[in-house]
Amino acid sequence: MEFDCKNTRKTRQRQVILEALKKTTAHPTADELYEEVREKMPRVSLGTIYRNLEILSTCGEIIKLDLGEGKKRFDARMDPHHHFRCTQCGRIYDLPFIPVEGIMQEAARMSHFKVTGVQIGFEGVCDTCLENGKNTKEAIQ
Amino acid sequence: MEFDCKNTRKTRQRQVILEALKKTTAHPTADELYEEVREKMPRVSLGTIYRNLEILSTCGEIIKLDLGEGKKRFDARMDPHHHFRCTQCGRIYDLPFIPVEGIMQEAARMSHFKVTGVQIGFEGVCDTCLENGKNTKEAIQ
DNA sequence: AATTATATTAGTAAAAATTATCAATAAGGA
DNA sequence: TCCTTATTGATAATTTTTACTAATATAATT
Repeated sequence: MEFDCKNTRKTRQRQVILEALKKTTAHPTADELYEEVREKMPRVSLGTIYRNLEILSTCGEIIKLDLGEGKKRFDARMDPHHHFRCTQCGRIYDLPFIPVEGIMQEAARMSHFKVTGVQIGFEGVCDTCLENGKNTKEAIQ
Repeated sequence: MEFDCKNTRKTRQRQVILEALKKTTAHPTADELYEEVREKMPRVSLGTIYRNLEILSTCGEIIKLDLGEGKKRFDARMDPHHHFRCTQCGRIYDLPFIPVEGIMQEAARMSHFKVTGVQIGFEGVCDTCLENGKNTKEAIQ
């Protein structure tokens, strides 16, 4: 039984969640979105956030990110682009798209597997932290 | 206070865990390694597995992988290479190294960030699943 | 070999992230 | 308005990982 995106309903909760995600470039976690959405809908449930994020990503309206932090992040920006995580402050930045067909073809050629996708996550130190010096460790959540 | 790899002790548990990981190419999770190690050391604790995997990866003896499954995997193969996850059977395969300096430099040039690393994870369908046809869904754990 | 310092362990509890359950509600078509 | 059922809020359960602690084992020193 596959999930059918055509039978989904346009609930107020789902709209508010999607709006909140479209309004930010911070790549929030489910919990961060929960706090954001609660300001408009104080009685919303955390389960509703998780359920809708799952539905929205399954139906191709948002992207579920895993940058190796042990939790998922979400992004409503749908044009091809990459992500950069600053190891100093933890912020996630968008990076312009770099063509990756080359390495996908190379991987397919070497493995004889059918390569359908590649996840690329950059990490390093962002310009803000570079300016502030090495000892900067802002608590971003 | 940084963790000091020079002050670590060569415990039997750590040796058995490292040996077990070196013996496989299956990229096991902490829990899978726990089951494996328990056959030699029935009284070993799951916490000991996690603690040692953390120490070993911090000290550069193994690699901690996050392929977006919601849990970490571990790899004792230390030469540069990539990973491929089959969306059909869930197995993780090693792929030969593909040079990534190019895209790292490109990312740095576009962002003006200091790019120190890039995580690349391929996904698709492995040769075994391609042969067995689309409906194959082996339960690998 | 005995002594000492402390890194490490087993066992357990706790934390964090996510998923499941279910009666009540609400979306959307008839 | 009625009806079907997707969805919700509330809560419990699950999964993965980390923290705590007294007891133990490692490795250096005497």
